[in-house]
Amino acid sequence: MIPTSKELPLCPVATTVGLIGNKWKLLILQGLLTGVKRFGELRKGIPDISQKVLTQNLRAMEEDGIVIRKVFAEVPPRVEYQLSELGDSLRPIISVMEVWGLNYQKNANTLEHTKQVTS
Amino acid sequence: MIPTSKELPLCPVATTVGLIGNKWKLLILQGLLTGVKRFGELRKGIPDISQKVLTQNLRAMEEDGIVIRKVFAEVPPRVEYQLSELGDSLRPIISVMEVWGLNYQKNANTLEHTKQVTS
DNA sequence: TCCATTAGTTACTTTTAGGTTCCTATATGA
DNA sequence: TCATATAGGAACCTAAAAGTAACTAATGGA
Repeated sequence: MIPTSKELPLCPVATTVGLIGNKWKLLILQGLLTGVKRFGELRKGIPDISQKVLTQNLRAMEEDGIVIRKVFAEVPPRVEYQLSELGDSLRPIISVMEVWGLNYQKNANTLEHTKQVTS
Repeated sequence: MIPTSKELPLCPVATTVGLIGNKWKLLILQGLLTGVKRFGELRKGIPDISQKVLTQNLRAMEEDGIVIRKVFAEVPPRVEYQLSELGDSLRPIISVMEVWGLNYQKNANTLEHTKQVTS
């Protein structure tokens, strides 16, 4: 789901999901919550994301007005990404996901259907 | 992303995203927040979801301990779905998405890159 | 007798997402 | 002189997700 949403579903949850209801976008969003990041920094912070997928999703998020892209006329190239005001307004979503995830991890040992992994 | 997560990433957000960072799961979760639902009801409540995809995601969520599935030995078949305690603990996530979505919709007319749609 | 009903399953096809490799520009430092 | 660094783009291919159609079981009602 890379789609830059062009239509708004009636349901508010579906609207939100349409914009960021996708693994990579949520992780990119998280990466940008701490402030301006260069492309490479962002990439390093998101395990296993390929350059192509990162670029694609960043472009879609830019189109959706969530992310601001700044290109500097330097060599080697320098491109900085940051959240727009709209993007930053998504912070509570990541925040609540983080809280939930922490709690889940804490109890995960009592759940038989998961296993801890150290990567 | 149907995968029933078998491993826990170190990052709490990634953990959460791994479980429900997917369009359909988020919408199914929303559908179940109001209580027990039969398969058909759930299907009706989620526009454009196909039977197959609904089944697949419900099964994955069941495996992840988010959803409880109850089969009644009746004809025609009757199957009820409900959130487990774990599933219900995800409520704040949908809740915050709903709030965000409502606000986004309210301001959407001032955003040039979206358009309202009535389906 | 035959149709409708429900919650699927299966097989098959199409669509979408993602992976991989190769290519580029040019200032800097070795 | 030559490798390095950065942020991609293009082409190609595979994998995963989703769509579609057909089929099922057993009962109740027309």
